[in-house]
Amino acid sequence: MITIDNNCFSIPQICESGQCFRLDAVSENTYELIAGSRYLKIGLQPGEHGEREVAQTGSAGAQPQDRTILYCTAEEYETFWKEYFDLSVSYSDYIERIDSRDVYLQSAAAFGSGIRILRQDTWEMIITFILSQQNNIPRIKGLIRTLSERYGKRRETPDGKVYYTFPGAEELSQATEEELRELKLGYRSRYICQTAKMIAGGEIDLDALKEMEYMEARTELMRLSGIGGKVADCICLFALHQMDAFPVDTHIKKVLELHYPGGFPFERYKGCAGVMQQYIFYYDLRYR
DNA sequence: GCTCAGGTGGTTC
DNA sequence: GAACCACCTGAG
Repeated sequence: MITIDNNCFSIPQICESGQCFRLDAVSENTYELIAGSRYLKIGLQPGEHGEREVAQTGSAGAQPQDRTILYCTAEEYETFWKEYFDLSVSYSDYIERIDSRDVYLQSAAAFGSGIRILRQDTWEMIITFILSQQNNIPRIKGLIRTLSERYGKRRETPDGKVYYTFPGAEELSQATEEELRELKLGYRSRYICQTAKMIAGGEIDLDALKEMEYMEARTELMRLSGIGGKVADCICLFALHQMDAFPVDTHIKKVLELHYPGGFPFERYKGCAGVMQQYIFYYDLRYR
């Protein structure tokens, strides 16, 4: 069991930020996360002065006094979860880089200060974000659950909880387009089929992607079926941890037109534009 | 019935 | 290279 006392770490905010679709609340202060074939139970310990903080800052989710409990061994934490949650990086340093005259971004960052850019599995993000197109978050979650139950492996946690691992490229490449359509993936079925075959066949090397520069990885990802610029950026940010990736979807597009008619200052936020994108996305989704 | 939800790919000019 | 448009599905 690991207790984390961190100002910029909020599981509820990460859950709602739309970068991870296998993180779910199971009760008010308990969450479950499946990453690849791993399972993690997470507990929240609300801070004593939480209420007052809400009133002062107007921000949602985590408060500075909140504690997060990860139900794993110290070894699992050190070798996997610490990096997964990007916990060795100070996000308050990112927030401090925000232009003090940029009231909108300041507010967005204050509102979503507990968000982190997770380091998720590349293959899992490829399939997840192909499914995300023209789709809403609850439905994306449902489709991933269905896919995992159908093609993943059944596992049990030490306390008897059953879950299913995310199916690998080999396993998914065996699925036919018709089978996937039966699971209600719609026109994305063809994309998943073709992409799974390309990756299982070695046409695209996922390990090589990790070594590439941002734009090179982005271009390489766009060779896959069903992956355009937006989805490639999501994979670059949420799997490859390319912090300059800045996925522009319909929400972000609207915000940029409204608050940054002269263009978003990407130069200023070199190395953390993706974090800013997440603050803006979450703020727009939850607050507006 | 119609529109929309975190887009992509193909066609057309 | 920008501007259409089809594409599965389910909820409001």
